[in-house]
Amino acid sequence: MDVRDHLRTALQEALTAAGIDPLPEEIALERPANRDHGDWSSNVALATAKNAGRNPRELGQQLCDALNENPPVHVTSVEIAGPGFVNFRLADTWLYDVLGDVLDQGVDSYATPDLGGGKHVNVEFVSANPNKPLHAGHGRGACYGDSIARLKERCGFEVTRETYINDRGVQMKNYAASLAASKAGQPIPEDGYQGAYIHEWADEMPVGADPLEWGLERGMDSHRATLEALDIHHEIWFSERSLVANEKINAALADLRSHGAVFEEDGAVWLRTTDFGDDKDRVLVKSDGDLTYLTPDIAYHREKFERSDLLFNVWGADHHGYVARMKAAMQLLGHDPDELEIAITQMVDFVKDGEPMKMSGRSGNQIDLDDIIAEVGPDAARFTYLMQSVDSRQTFDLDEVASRAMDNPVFYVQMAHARICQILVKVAEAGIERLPLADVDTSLLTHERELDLLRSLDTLPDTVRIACEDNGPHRVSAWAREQAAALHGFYHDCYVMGDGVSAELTQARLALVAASQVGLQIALQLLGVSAPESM
RNA sequence: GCGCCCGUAGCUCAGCUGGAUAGAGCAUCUGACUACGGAUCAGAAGGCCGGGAGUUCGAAUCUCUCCGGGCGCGCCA
Repeated sequence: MDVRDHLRTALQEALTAAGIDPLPEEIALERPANRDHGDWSSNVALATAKNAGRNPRELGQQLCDALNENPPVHVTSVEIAGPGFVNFRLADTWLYDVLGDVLDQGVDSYATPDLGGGKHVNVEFVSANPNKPLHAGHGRGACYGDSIARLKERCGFEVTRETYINDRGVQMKNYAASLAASKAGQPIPEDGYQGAYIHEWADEMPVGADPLEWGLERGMDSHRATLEALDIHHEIWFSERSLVANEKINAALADLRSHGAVFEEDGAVWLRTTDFGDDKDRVLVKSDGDLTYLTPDIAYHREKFERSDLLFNVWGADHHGYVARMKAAMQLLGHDPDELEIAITQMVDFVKDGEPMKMSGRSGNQIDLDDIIAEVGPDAARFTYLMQSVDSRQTFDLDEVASRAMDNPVFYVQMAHARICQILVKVAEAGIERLPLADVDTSLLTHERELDLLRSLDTLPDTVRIACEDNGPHRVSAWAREQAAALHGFYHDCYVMGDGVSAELTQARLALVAASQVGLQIALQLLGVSAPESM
């Protein structure tokens, strides 16, 4: 049982004894930033005093007295502090419980808060045009979307990873015409695509192939290979054309009409998205009879809802203006707005040799994601993309990220894992076998380095929960860095075996190291970064 | 003009539902190696949290306003 449950129960009893009624719905407990304030702290006296017409400091004192009278398990003392905080000091035994939890539950079960309850969520990300290679900015959305999917899987959701292919419309025609022109040795059309890749791909194209069909496959293959390098796999590559072929667009239009959300004006067909907060209504069918981009996309989202409880989209910053209309469209179809979540990833600036990176020659006007991966490697690329919140613009410095030194966070974290593996190897070579935890005297773990590792491990379940609720995988990378720092410190000061280390202490430290390995593996798995055994 | 995101240490960034003396990494300076990989560890220094006002016992966090930056604002995709 989580130590917090014990503390909460005890606080509830103390509140009741102090005459507080009704009891607060939630009793907040936190680990104070300042260790002088104890191991755990609650602001419950501050939060309830006002409604109860009490002085917070007095109420807090009353709670402390009651709790000291009959202290919860692990608790050595309870103190009132500041304006009315109730601070708990705990014996280190509470951390030994954490060690037991980590090792009992292991990589598959530790830090798996059930937030999804088995609900099915469709995570759509990347969704790039297949007419050119993925660019470096796509990398952020790709790594972010995949990590969101991993977080949701860990937190009890059924997840489908999906990407949408814009395989119809003007851009595809221009792309096909560009391939055909290059193949024929003619200049690329004015509104065609200029990058070197067009010529490379045209060279590969068999004579007589349909440039549109062949080019579509070629573009998708390119995307697939790039994503594969990052260990990202979409279960579904959804074709926009298939919506037309399967009458899905007409069905969506009919559905919208039946909800009274469609009207005609100036020869065009409009959707009344202003009913749900959009700043203007949107055209579905242009006066020339063509569909806008929005219409198949609505049909697509409607289709996704037929096979999912929840939708999660990852879009680039340049599409944020599109959010309101899509959410409005889904509400016009009768969906709850919370069922469609749209995350916007801000832009990334790439720096190399201290200079803003130039557009690559290969694709003309973009930096290719392939080049970034080739430059820094997939692990460093993923970790870096996920190191900060997608809400703010990112500066991706290739020199820092490519460095194989400890000033590079990804190597710092991976090195921590590799060190653990090396310790386990050395210990095994020495003929020492790790005993079951029941046979280990965990109370030998008293060094601050050891306790820090356990304190950090204790925060992993909350970190995973918050990362999932908040759609912030960067919280996991921050945790991984913290755990790695604790591990390196431990490694420096605490030897698992050798002179002056008793057999019993070796066993206790082995358990600790194994638990740390579990934590790091969980974090790295969520980030999609490998956990190497050596470096 | 309107909308979304951002503004925190020299640099890159954290900071869950408002909590106590605002954190980390890099860079800088100073220390620590006869043992599991020193590819490490420890210490120092570095801040009107963009400005102002408000709400609150308490604001980096919430509200308003101003300033600065990015991205959008089409019967393009």
